[in-house]
Amino acid sequence: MMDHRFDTLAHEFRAHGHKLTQPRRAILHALLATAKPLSPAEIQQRGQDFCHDLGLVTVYRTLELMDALEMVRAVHLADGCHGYVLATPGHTHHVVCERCHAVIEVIGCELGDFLDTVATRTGYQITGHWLEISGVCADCQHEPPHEA
Amino acid sequence: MMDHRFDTLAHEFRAHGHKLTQPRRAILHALLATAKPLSPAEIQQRGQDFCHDLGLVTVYRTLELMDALEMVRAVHLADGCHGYVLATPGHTHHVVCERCHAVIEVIGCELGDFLDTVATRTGYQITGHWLEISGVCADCQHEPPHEA
DNA sequence: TAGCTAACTGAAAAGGTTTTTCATTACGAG
DNA sequence: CTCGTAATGAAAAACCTTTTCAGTTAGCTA
Ligand SMILES: [Mn+2]
Ligand SMILES: [Mn+2]
Ligand SMILES: [Zn+2]
Ligand SMILES: [Zn+2]
Repeated sequence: MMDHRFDTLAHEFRAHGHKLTQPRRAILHALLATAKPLSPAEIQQRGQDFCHDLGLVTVYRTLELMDALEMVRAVHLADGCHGYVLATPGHTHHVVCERCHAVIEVIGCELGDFLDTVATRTGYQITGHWLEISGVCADCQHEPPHEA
Repeated sequence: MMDHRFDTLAHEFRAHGHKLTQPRRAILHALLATAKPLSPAEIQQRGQDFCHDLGLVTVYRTLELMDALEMVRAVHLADGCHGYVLATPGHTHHVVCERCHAVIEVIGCELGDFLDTVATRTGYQITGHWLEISGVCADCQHEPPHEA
């Protein structure tokens, strides 16, 4: 299976002087196989299909590293905020489906004018922001209402 | 001390059929005395100045109630996301100072156009968003760099 | 004001999650 | 292939949050 996205991400580890281990491959596979935020525990469970004895501690350590390398981004969820989705390096946002949790990354960010207003009104020098958007994905819009 | 903001908030409990207890008063005092997000543990500590044996469990329960009454809002912080600030009912955002954590609530929200763009690009029907802004407050802008 | 009762409380325990420690393993340079 | 180091899993510790339960308190009624 020569998955191009997998290879690209896998190389990020090496490119920054880190080892490309089986547990790390398993975590990549788990993250690539889904389009919704996964908790560390979920990543461990799914990752064990690829690395039988993948440990939860390793998942935490790998996510911390991937976060530093901007391969992954923490997503704040309504309950707790400790899900993770794959991310493009740099400033992006995510839209999460409130029914099935499917997530899509949004690359542009036109908040400039609004943030200028905020700066003027508050006297704060704005240095960053965290925006998460919730909605209903195309699939779920065509589903009958609340199932399960 | 007839603090008007305190009285207004205190009445919210009664207005919704809840009791106005000493622990709840203490939590209000703690939240009113500061302008930065406080964790449940911090609220307990500060609240104990007003109610000596304020329990942490009560803080959790009261925050849950206040959140339902829109008296308070959970703020997602870079590390963990379980601080709380007082909030105006309805849709608002907060700007948090990255140095001293001072927070100001921002009432307007001009994300409409951007969210329309997102809807078009993703096919999602947008139902809500969570925006947190970080910056440097006016006071900290006049401070010499990293102290502490 | 005194009495009553449901709402509320704190302590303890249970349940989760995240971090630390440490002996062992495996990546990958040489 | 060999070796040194980064990385790993298990166990334990440290935290954080929720549940349970017996006792207390707020606020209504008389
Ligand atoms: Mn943005
Ligand atoms: Mn969060
Ligand atoms: Zn969906
Ligand atoms: Zn500040």
